[in-house]
Amino acid sequence: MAMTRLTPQRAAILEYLDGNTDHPSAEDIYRAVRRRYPMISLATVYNTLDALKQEDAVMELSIDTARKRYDPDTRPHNHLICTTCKRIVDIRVRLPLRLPKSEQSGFKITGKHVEFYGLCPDCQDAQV
Amino acid sequence: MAMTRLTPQRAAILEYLDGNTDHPSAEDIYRAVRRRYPMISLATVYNTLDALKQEDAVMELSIDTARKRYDPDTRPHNHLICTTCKRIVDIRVRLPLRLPKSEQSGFKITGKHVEFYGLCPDCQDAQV
DNA sequence: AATTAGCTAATAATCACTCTAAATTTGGAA
DNA sequence: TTCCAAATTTAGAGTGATTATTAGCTAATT
Repeated sequence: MAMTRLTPQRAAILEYLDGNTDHPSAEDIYRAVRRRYPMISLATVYNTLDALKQEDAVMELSIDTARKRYDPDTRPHNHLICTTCKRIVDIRVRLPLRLPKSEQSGFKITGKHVEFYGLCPDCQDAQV
Repeated sequence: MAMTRLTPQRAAILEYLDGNTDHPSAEDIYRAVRRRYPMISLATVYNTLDALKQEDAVMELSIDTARKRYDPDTRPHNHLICTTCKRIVDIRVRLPLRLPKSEQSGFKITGKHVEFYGLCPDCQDAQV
């Protein structure tokens, strides 16, 4: 499904995603967009996310096993994840990394992603 | 649930996992173990995986958005993933990597994981 | 105006995973 | 040994995220 029409629903979703660094789930997006556009359906959120994925305007993250998370920043970058609250934070520095040919198992490499795990400041405090 | 008893079901699951580098899903494990132990239930597979996770005898991977994958090798190591067939291969070399303090966003870092994406040999062939 | 293709909304369906409760098995105490 | 309580297994119900379906709507096209 190519994104041939920019409907008001899609515009609302795009506006919410633009510059968003929260890595929201589909449900998060649905709840946020519904505030401005109360009649929108969750199915439309999923449809729009599919369309955006196809044109590489959004990236699906497999970080959180409970639900997919979405990132409007599709440039290669890495993430820092709180193992308690599942907050995802962007890492802005480049992490130079090469996989030696001998370790590529015959794969044609197309990308990479580094995940750092830890406790975010809020969850460190709550831990006391 | 600590793994206090080694039941035949658990022994069969452990035997299947031992040395396994396929990164199977719960369903994969269920199907495999059922061949030798036909009356086993899928719930037992999930229960056993929980117990094994607790004692760090197995690691849950969030690589595949469709289903959790399990790795009996709990030593820190990284993975190579086929974006087509979702095959997961171990990377055996160390990839030295440090996140500068300035990029840690106040997190207390506890771990990291590198994922390389690509096309496995089979899927490269199939692509023609 | 009629046609058609794309889109939305509601809702049903699916699928992985978790929970529940009854039955069974186990290991240790008597 | 026999008995008991705790651990475990099982089947099946339940849950929650995601996908599929379908009728109706909208906008551009003929």
